[in-house]
Amino acid sequence: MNRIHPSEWVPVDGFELEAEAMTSAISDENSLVVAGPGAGKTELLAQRACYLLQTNECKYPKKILAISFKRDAASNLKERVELRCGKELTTRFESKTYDAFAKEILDRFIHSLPNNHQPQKNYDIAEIADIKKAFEISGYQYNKQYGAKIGKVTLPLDSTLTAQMYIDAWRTLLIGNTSAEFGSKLTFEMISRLAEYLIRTNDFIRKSIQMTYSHVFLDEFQDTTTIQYDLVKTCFLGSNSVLTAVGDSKQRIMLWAGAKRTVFEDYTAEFCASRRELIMNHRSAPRLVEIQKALYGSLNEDGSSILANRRWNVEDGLAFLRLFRSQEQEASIIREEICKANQEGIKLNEMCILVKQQVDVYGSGIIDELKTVNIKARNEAVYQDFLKEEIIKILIAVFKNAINEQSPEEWTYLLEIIGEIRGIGVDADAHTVRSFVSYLNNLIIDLKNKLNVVTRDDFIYLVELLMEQISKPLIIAAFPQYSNIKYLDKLVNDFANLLWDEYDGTKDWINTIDNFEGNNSIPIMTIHKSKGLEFDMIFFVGLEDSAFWNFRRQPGEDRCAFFVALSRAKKRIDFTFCAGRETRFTSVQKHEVINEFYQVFKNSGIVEQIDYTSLY
DNA sequence: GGTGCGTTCCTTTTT
DNA sequence: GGAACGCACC
Repeated sequence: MNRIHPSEWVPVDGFELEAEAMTSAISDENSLVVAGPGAGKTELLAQRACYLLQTNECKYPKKILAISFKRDAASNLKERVELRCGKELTTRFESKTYDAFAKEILDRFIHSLPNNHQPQKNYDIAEIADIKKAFEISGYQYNKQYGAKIGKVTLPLDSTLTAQMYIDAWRTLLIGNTSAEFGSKLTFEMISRLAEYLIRTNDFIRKSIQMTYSHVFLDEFQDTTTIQYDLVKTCFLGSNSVLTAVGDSKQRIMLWAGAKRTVFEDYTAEFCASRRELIMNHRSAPRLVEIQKALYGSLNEDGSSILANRRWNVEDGLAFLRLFRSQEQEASIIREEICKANQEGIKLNEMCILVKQQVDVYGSGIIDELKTVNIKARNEAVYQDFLKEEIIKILIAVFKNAINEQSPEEWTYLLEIIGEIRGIGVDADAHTVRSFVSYLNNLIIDLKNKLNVVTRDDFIYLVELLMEQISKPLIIAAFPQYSNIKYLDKLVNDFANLLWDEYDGTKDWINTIDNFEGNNSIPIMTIHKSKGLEFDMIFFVGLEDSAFWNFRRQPGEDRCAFFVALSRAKKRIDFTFCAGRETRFTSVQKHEVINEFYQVFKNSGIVEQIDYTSLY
């Protein structure tokens, strides 16, 4: 293996890291990197992974553990590292979610828990109805607030610290109740608590985790909950493992869901971490960066040093505020603007329609309007994680090969992944390889011959047959996440139905797959879903009081949400206000409560306001 | 059939 | 926050 000496390491793929980013990438101390949108936090982590692996500062066979919140983010980071330093080194880079990390620990060491804290090995993931039932079995009348409090219980269960009611419900969920035919059912919060308890009380497990991971990355650190932080602390505080946390307090939009308000301060104090700030914004055009900077004041930060990337011209960046009378008017202007931008060369999947909440309420009128000009827009929440699933990627690849034989990349991918499933390694003999290739060819030709199905049911059956041909047991063996067979079946069934929906509209398989992957459609999503993403053009629909119904109670968090929306845009952002929007609460919209956003626009001198309310 | 109280909606993640 | 529902009670 060719190792690079630390002093000779340079960022991979010609990336230029600003000074503080470079320092962080090669640091051997705990650190907190605070950086705004577009500063390249993910790239920094990817480069740091390359540095640690290529120089062997992360000494073989030790590993890097990267923890994210969403599977989407975890797999993006892994892909980035693989791209930068290759598959082989990346085997020592484990990127996973907090919940996956905790669940792995619990499942692996479940028998080390004391008997009165030990769930059944085949426990289920608890749903809200299960929590309710657990309280009832334990003899309490359920109240919705109880469910939220159950994750706050610390272990071991102790009646001097925790009310008896919660202890009883915990026990029921944990151990089950035979006479009520109620098995172990754990929430992910409980799983984290149990994992933390295991590590805290068992030196062997704690040491082995610390030995395995010499370096730990914590992504989106501003959103870390108390439970997650406790887990990290119990695992790594006082160890030799080096932690790197990256985050942005201006994008702290998860406090309502339990993010720990003081996590930056607590972490720097407890882990003696040095704090570094990045000042570049590589994403947004200069005039958009100016608007973002105008917001820093109300977010209690100083943005004076923030710089846009030099690839832009200073006059780049467009922002509009459009005022409408009716939703019909709003939809039709948005349709016009989307068509115009598309004709000017901006791809549909480089545009995004953002809402504060309720994608259907704010987006369905626009979807219908766009349909009239054959432009697709879809609720991306349905697809975001779905398309990241291994089994979905495999099925798509099989379909692509069945539709278009001359796609070498898809063929290579399929060879590799099905080869992995069927245990065909690089060292396989010629005969094995030949029969494997012929098996795969037959699979594809067979599918190709059957693609002329005419009903949904036939198509679902076809997909099920395909799953049998690939072999479900082998898929499960290769991807343990599918050992929950119900989960796998649901994914495959959803795949068949969604793909059929798409095909039913076009009757053209090439377009169907392309559309399914979202290559020709505009995603619609909430601000929360958009975090971490970027688009050439953003349409933020509904800059109205009722969309920010909680503003009075959590102004700081809603300002952050507004900032996140604004900072997704690379080239242009359009905000809309519609006086006549029908929501659950009212049909007359105002912007009194969130008027400060309108003031920022006015003061910036950059946002062009267009009033359509007097037009037909 | 009036009143008053409680609850739900509304932003998230996880195999 | 602010509308709307279910409900227990008189």
